[in-house]
Amino acid sequence: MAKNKAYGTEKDCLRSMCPVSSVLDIVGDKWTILVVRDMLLLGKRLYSELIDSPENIPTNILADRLKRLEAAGVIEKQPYQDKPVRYEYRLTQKGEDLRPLIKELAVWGNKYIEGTMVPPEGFMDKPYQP
Amino acid sequence: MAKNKAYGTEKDCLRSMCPVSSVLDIVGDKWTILVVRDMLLLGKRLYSELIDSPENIPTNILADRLKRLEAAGVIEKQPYQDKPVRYEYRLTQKGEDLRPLIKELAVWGNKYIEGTMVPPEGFMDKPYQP
DNA sequence: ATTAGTTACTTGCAATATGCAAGTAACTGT
DNA sequence: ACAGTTACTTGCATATTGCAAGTAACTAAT
Repeated sequence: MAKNKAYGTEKDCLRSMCPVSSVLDIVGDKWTILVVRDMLLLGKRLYSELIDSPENIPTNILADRLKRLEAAGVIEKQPYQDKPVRYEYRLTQKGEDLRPLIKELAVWGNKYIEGTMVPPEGFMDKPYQP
Repeated sequence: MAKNKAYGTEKDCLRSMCPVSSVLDIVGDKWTILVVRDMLLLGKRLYSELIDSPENIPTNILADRLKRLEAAGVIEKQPYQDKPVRYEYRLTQKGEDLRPLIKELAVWGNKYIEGTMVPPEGFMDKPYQP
């Protein structure tokens, strides 16, 4: 992992002006969408909640993806306590708008990948309710 | 690149039974969806056509992704001539069904990534017509 | 007051994947 | 015979990932 890498300050440039490839330049890896999934569908906001997924995201990857998502404007980080200062992460509207994409992923997965869990009716559509 | 790697024969296993993560286990990288995009939206079928994208996919990556997509049942490879034997790649129904996902990628990209090209009305919805 | 946790990360380093250039097999055309 | 083309494969440098261990800043127990 690069030491203290700052995202957005340099040329993290797009490969082309195709909207499809441009989105993949932001969320096109095996972990980023899973972080958004947990925030969107399960209402997770804390590092401790996000680290706790069935896919076992490594701690350094989670920290890195939170930084990238913040730099991309998909999430926002805000302190929710002092001593020690701790942050929570929330989806922006930009992040919320990834919902239809995540829903289509789930639809295709349920149709073509045997054994995948089918979410309850309406689960993908509404904001998380505890 | 691994020498002559055979996909599907070993444990290329899923990280969890979540449909979202399972789909990402198949198409969750920066290149795979772009190959499907070109087949779906531009009707490309030949290696020579697929290598010719604005994102400049490396030749070894294209060859690798075609193998993976075939192993995953998203595309099919068939010979279309002898001497020399040459193959064309076609989307299966499983591949065709990635269309809504690719459409959502484009919608989000056009909404949030400045300067991305907006496809003509209906372009994402119909099979390719020359 | 020291010691033992806990949380939210960061760092080091080995393993894996990517990207570029060059090589190759099997042709075609001159 | 020789150059050119196509569809890849191979080698190797670089970048990304994944695991384990380390750390700062606390809290709670002895």
